Amino acid sequence: MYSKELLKGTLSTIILKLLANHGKMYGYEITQRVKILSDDKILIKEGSLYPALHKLKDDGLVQTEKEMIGNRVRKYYSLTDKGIASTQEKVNELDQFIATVQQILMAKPEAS
Amino acid sequence: MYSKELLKGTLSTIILKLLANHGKMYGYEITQRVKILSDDKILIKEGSLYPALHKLKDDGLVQTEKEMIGNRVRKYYSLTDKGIASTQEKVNELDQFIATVQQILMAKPEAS
DNA sequence: TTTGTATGCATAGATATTCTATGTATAATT
DNA sequence: AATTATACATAGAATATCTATGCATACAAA
Repeated sequence: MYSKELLKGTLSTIILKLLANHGKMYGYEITQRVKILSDDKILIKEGSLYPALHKLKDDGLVQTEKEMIGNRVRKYYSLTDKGIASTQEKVNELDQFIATVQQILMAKPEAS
Repeated sequence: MYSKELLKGTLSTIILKLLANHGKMYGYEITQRVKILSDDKILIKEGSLYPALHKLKDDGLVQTEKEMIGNRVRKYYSLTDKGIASTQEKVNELDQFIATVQQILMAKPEAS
C-alpha cells in the first residue's frame, strides 16, 4: 500500500475514469475494481470512497439509481453530461501533472 | 497551474530529489528550480515550501546551514544520511504509484 | 524619490481530502 | 455458530497545502 498522501487529488479522477469505462458502478464494485487494477496496491477505504462519491454527486458530475439485488439495495453511480466533460479534463490534467513530475524526478543536476 | 490537490503527497519527494541532485539549496532557489523544470506549471508557494522544509528537518531528513550573502542570511538545506536513504524510497514509491495510476487510467473496460 | 518588483524567510489560520473507527444489515461459507 | 464477504454510511481525527500576511534587503523604473 502506498503512502496514503499520494492518493490525494487523484481519487475522484480515478473514480470518474472507471465510471466512464463501465457506464455504471456501485461503491463496493469500485473499490474492488481499483484493487484489481492496481494489483492490491491501492485499497480505497469506504470512509474515502463514499464521501468522494457524495461530493461528485453534489457537484453534479454523477447521478445515482437504486436497484434491488435480492433483499438489498444497491446504489449505482454513473456520469452525467457534465461528469463526462469533467472526466476528460481531469484525466488530461492528471496525465500532464504526471509527465511534469516525471520530468522533475528525471532532471539531471545542472547549473541553474 | 495544476489543481493544487495533485501536488499533495508529492511535494516533499520533489524537494528531496532536488536536494539529492544539487547537494544544497535554499528555499527560494527550490521554488525557482521547480518553476523552471515544470515550465511554470508547478508554482510552490512559500506557505507550502517552508512548512514542508521544516517538517523534513524535524524528521531528520535534511539539515541546514546559514550563509551570509551581503547583508542577508541565506539558509541552505541539504540531505542527511537518513534523508538520502529516504529520498530513494520515496522516489521509488512515487514512480510505482504513478505507474499504477497510469495502469488504471489506461485500463480498457472489460468485464470484471 | 517613491513605487514596484525580485529576493528571501517565516507563520497563522483556512480549506480540503483522506483515514480510522464505527454502525447497520444481508448473504455465503466454514 | 462463527466468520467472512458484500454493501452503504457517517463522525471525528489527521494532515498537507494554500491564502494571506509580515518583515527585510536590493535594485530598477518612473
